[in-house]
Amino acid sequence: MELRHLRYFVAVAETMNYRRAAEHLHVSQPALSKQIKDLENDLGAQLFIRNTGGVVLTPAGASFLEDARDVLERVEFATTAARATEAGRAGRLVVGSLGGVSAGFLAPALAAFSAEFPQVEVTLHEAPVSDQLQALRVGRIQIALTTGPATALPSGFDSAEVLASRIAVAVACEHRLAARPSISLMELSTESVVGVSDGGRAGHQQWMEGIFAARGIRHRPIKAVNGLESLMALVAGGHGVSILLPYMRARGDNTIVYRRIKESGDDLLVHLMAVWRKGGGSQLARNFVEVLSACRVKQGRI
Amino acid sequence: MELRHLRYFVAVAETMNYRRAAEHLHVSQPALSKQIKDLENDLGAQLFIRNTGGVVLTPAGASFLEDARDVLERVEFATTAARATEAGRAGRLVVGSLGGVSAGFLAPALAAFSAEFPQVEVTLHEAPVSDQLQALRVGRIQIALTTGPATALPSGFDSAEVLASRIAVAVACEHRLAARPSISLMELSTESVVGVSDGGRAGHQQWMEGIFAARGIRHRPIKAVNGLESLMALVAGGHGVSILLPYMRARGDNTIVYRRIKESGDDLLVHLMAVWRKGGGSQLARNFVEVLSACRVKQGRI
DNA sequence: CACATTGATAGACAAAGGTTATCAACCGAG
DNA sequence: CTCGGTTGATAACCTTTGTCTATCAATGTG
Repeated sequence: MELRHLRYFVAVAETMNYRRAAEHLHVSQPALSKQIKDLENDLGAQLFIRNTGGVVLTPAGASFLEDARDVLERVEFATTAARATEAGRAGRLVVGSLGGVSAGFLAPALAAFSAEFPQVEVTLHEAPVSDQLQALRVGRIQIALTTGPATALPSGFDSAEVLASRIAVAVACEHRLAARPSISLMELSTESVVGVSDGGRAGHQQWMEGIFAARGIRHRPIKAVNGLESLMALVAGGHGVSILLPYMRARGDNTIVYRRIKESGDDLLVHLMAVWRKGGGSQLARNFVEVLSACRVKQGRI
Repeated sequence: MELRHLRYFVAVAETMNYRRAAEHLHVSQPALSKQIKDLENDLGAQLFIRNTGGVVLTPAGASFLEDARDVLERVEFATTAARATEAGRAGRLVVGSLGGVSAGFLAPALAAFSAEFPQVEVTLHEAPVSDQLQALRVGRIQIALTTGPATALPSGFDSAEVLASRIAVAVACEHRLAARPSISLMELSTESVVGVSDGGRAGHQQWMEGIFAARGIRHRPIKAVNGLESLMALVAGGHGVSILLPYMRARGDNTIVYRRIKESGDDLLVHLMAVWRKGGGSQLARNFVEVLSACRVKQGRI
């Protein structure tokens, strides 16, 4: 049995007339006759009772008609679903991300992506860079978001820069420093500085320490909080300042402003890279990177 | 796209290897290659990523695999369903019956039929004989159960005798007449006789009147009740006797016994006929008549 | 490096679907 | 009742296409 048999059968059942059905199908009536007969032989059941003046369905034919319609409909559905998946408009995408760094930028980007591709189910998987590359290799994630220059990537991966941004000083809008267009890192030596730490050695807190250390700036001990949310709350309340990508927003928004850092240096420029397995990029993954790059433009810069 | 493409695709997806899949399908590997390629072209989506050492599914392929399996399963299901319907093991059967006459006999017969053909949905449609024949003609019912000799049927119908039984006198088991092996109709002239009447002119009550009248027997007025249930209750309670097919049982059972009628005559012999449209007999209908006939034997006679 | 394995390709062949021409059966109008 | 006009079935021919064998390039393995 082939789908052709089902298509022909449904056409005959719909017109109750071989000749008209053959016309609709753009085949000759004998061809149709033969196919229906073959179908009946294959099933071992008569589907139509032939009278001059047309045909009527047997009970077996009526039963088979329902199912045949259903099958054809499902084939149609399967086709469009496969095409949608091919085009990256449907499917599942697991994105590995670095918790703190990407969070502020990713939230609106994900929203934009979901709006454009509602049939895609995106899952976020936060993990350190090394774990992400391993996850990429075995196919547990399709896209990894990491920081740092592309040159540092092992071979076998392709990448695209999703975001390149100078980091900035985050202060409450009522803060004394908020009145200044730009701020020197030196000036933070007397400020209360807050950083995120998960207890590890490579978190936000440690990264800020490194920035100060590279310039020989002595500073007050950096207060550590356990999450970005807490940090934003502290900064928004004027209880401290921090150094962040200027995309991070507090919940209530508008209470935090970013100010340019007067110093320069590669370590003040953050590259957010989308990474995927070389040659293993699905259209879905490409669409995702596309949307991320578009968001970079829309969100603007400091 | 044909079912062949789906079958081949599923086979490849299951083995992840063209050669082994081709083996399972009993076709050559190039034939399989071509069909898969045709499928991919038809879908406009790549289904496999070919590596030496085997193939892996693309996301589109994974999506399509689920649906393809589903489609093939449904085709399988549709086939068995059509075959079951053809064989009369599944489907819908509407049986027209004469309320009073067939009720007692039909209940156990229906139970037997449902037990043997659980996938068949039987509907009972009670109506007078003339309505039943009309319903048969237009296909509203597939089988009609009527009384009387087959000769009285209009042409265009076939029939089979499902039951031929002498009617009998129904009395309560404690009734004086219950002690007798057979009873003359004459003896009922002094009894309280009960009959079913729906107000029409062709009911059970009128039929009994006719039996008495044909033999010139004067009798006390026949008490009319509006249903078989009521009649059985009255008889079981010893408040009267009646003339019935000896298949009728009261709810509680055992309290009513049937006694042979001493007189003879064609009007004491009831024929229950199954009637169907000539040539329009489905296997389902034949099975139904078959079961009914078998029940006749099992239920025995007076 | 030789060898075995993978899937893809080319050409030949046969099965099978499609076409045209024609048939018997039936219905309805004249 | 006969005569078109309809129904679906059949036969013979043609064309498409699914399949086969033989072979290839690419890749992994001893």
